Amino acid sequence: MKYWLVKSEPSVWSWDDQVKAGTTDWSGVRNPQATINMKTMKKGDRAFFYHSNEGLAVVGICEIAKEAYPDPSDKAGKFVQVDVKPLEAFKQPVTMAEIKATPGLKDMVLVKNSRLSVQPVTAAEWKAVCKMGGLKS
DNA sequence: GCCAACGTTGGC
DNA sequence: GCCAACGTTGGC
Repeated sequence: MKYWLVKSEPSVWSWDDQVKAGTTDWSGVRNPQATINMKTMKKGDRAFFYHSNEGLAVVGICEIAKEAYPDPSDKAGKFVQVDVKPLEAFKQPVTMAEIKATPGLKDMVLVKNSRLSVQPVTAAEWKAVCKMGGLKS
């Protein structure tokens, strides 16, 4: 199983929205590298749900419910989307500041390339962040 | 609100 | 196909 991190601005689409909506498509990604990452995702992979701009924290865990397929909002047909299903909310959000202050998490893509909206997360990073968020993993 | 980092666009 | 200019993202 692989681990990922997806980003959303809570003013546009928040974790609460995701929980209320249940399984939804993760559409609108228009970045080549993020697209490659989504194409690599397998059903059953896990992804952190991160709030950018406001909150600046990992707030919950999603499961990839459906592997990459064409994003209907992309007329050119170049970009893809996956389906995500909310699994579990963190007991406490893990903020960017905490991640930066934690040895071993400083190399997370979130820190290194904060603009990438769909990122890989290593197993070690996954475990550490889950623990900080109050979840077993 | 500012600005650094990154992507994209378009003239050549 | 290069690269300067511009636009966007997102942390601070």
